[in-house]
Amino acid sequence: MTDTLPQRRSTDLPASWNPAEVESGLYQRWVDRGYFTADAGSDRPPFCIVIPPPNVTGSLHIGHAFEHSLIDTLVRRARMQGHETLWLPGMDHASIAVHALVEKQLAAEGTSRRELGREAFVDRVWQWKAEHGGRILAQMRRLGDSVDWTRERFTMDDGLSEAVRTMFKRLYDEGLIYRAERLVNWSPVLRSGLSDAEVEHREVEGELVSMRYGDGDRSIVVATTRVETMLGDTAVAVHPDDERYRHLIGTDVELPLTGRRIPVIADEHVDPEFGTGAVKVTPAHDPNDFEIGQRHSLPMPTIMDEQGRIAGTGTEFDGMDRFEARVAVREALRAQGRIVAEKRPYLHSVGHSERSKEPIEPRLSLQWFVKVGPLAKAAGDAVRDGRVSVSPPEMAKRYFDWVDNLHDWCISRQLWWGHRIPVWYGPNGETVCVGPDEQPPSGPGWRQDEDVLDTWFSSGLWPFSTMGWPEHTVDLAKFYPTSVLVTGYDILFFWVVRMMMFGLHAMDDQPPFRTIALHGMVRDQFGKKMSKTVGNVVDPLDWMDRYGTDAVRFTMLRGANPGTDVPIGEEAVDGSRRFGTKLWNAARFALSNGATVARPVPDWTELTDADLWILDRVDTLVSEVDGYFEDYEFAKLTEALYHFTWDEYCDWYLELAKVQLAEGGERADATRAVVGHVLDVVLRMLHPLMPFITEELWTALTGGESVVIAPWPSVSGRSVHTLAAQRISSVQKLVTEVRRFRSDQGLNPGQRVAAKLSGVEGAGIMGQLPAIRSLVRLDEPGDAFTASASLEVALTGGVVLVEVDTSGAIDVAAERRRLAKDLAVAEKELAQCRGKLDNPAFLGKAPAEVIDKITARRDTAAAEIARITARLDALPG
RNA sequence: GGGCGCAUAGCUCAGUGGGAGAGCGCUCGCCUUACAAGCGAGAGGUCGUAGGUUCGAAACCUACUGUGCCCA
Repeated sequence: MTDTLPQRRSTDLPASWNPAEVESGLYQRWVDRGYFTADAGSDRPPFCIVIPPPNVTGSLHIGHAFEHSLIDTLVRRARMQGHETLWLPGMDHASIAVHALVEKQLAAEGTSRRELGREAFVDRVWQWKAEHGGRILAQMRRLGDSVDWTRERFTMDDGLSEAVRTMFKRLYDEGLIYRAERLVNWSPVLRSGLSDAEVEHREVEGELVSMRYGDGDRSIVVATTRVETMLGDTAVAVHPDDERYRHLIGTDVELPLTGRRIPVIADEHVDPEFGTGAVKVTPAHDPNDFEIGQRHSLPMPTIMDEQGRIAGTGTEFDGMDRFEARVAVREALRAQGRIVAEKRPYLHSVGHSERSKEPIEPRLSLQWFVKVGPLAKAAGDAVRDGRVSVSPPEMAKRYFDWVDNLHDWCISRQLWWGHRIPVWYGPNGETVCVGPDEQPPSGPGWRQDEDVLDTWFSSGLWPFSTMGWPEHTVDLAKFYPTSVLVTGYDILFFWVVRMMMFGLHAMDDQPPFRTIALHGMVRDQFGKKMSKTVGNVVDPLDWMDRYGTDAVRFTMLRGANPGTDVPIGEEAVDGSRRFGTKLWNAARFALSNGATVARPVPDWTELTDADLWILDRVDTLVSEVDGYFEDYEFAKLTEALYHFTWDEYCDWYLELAKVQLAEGGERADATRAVVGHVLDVVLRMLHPLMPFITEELWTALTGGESVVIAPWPSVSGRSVHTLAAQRISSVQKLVTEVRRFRSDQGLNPGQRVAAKLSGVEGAGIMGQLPAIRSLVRLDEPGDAFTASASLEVALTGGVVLVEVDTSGAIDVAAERRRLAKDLAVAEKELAQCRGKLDNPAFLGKAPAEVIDKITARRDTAAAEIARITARLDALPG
């Protein structure tokens, strides 16, 4: 254990907070002291979050900064609450992304993965990872993530790979993994199948071409957006009840360009209202057509190769790219006079590969699938029966919509980087699935399946594979199920559902987490989606350099309403930095005035109204913040801390405390204890949000080892001192009114003015008179005092009259304006209250306490009107 | 095409039956002994439109308009 940084003492607290100078040192100290390392053998109650594993190719973007700010805040608070806390870090291997990256490098070197061969390619990837992978891990340190680095995991590590093979074998043996020839989403760029989740639908401007098959009265018109697929047509389908085509059903028509004849068939699923009511059927290249083909046992010729080029049709189009062929086929048909209509542009939705962006080409191919039925049912039920809760609760609907309509999951990818499918094929057609402890069959003719598994397969095991599953480890016993999963709603389908299915299945029906807390996406300051093309993407590291990590984290949290998107702009980060500065200065003030936690807060009887008030407010704050934490209301808890610190502690309590400190003696000592206590609580509560500045200030204030391991504040249990609160409220009103008056009269804030105050005793705030005089710079009246102006302030206990000697003329017009404005407000209030109280229906039906409240408001308003009117009448001129 | 949201101050958003709020921006005045990265005082809103429920609607219901997202 090495401490490179000396503990700061209050005397050498710098005049301003310079995040860059201290952040990395503080972080390293935390790591070195083992604060983030979880002990599975401890008796403390567990709290565990597994990181949504960032992609090994990735670096920290604003979305990570956001998500990690939320998670780290939860984790740090749990640690302070005394939980045995584990935030488990790691990365996934991102099969497709890595392929794209490394293959691009290879292309630049004039080679390719196929030229290199499988083994050399995989070696090359590991080499790339060693040199460039995982940049994000260092960036997470800068963000202050309190992850347990001793437990860092990677989905391609041995342990996690064993978990993958174990799960595969288990599902295979149970019949929940199968191999079949199906129409899958095919990416011609990646030359691989994809799952439904990796396809995004986009509106594109294409063309709708109608063409005539057959001739004369035995012809039929069909329409398509993909003309080239006609080369693979094996039927034309019409609705069985469609009178227009009844005579053609059972006959066949000539398929142009191919010399083939194809049948006209009847199928219930054809919509007679759409287009001509007749559809071409290309079973090997369209999902709907595939189903028709299955129902009618149609041939399913594949007419494209894996790169999307026409192949095997025996026509002149073989070898053409699908888009090239689309034009060529259309023109060939036109030359034959078969084009009867064209709509261009024709707006329609086309599936695109989410990763490589090109249009998906549905392709018939032999793939591995997970049969999701029973798994998805269990995943849905775990939420339905409340074993897993969703935050915000409205999002559960989205979860059900997806999980209850899940199709079988295509898990094989025609790629090399990833977990290779543990299935061997024998020379005589044998298929053997090999478990992690078994020897694969050897001998001539045996070969392993070429494909790797979808990255999400291994990510689906993440909450338990990272803890050593399939072994029965102490980590699993202690930390599974994990406490909460914090992730974006956009990843609900990809990842969350998969973890739920696998977790329940592998872990004896124990879900992988108790709560799913979903957050939104970070947007720019105008609420627009960040995108490279728009150019509104921001780099969180840049902001961290310029404003400090705490400011970035605080900004993220401040915007984080559950499940909703978060607009973030630079002004907001600057605002957070200013909050940090405010906190810093408040602490400097406190420390330079001897604030301390060494001395306990004195008994009630020795405290002032101001002390009692702020202590009550702290209690309220603690319970509010705790409540917000329970509901993942980060924005609300952040806002509560911000307002307490700035508007109550700094603006009011510290100003009142100045007078108490000036008094000296016991009063000053008691004040030092209260100032110190409140600051201590605030720093501890802010620590999960702003770990660095709070560490610096808290250690200076308390001399303690680290706020990281300080206890989370709890409510005092004292009963609320309502009288003190009411009196401080009166003080605030009086001070504010005098300030208004001074501002109206053009008196500078610093200018001291002699004043005589009457009625203070009646208002019950005699004890705060010195503070009041200090806050509004009112001196005691001297011998030569002559009141040149006065104002009245109506408080709970009575009206206070403030007479001031401005040693000159007063601005009567300004005074009149102010009174007129106050009068208007009171009159409006009176009218509103009377309107209700004059309504018999209101009196008859509204609850008594509401009626009482309105009545009191009416009386107050009426009294104010009388008072203000009298003052206006008394004004000169 | 199906589903789910959202519409409140100039901007970005809280508020979900009983006195319209915050941050930033804006105006005025201040280097007032922690803080000008600050302090004090202000201006600014028929709460998208139209109906309905209710003693009472920014909030609940219906329709419409605009807008965003998810799914096909």
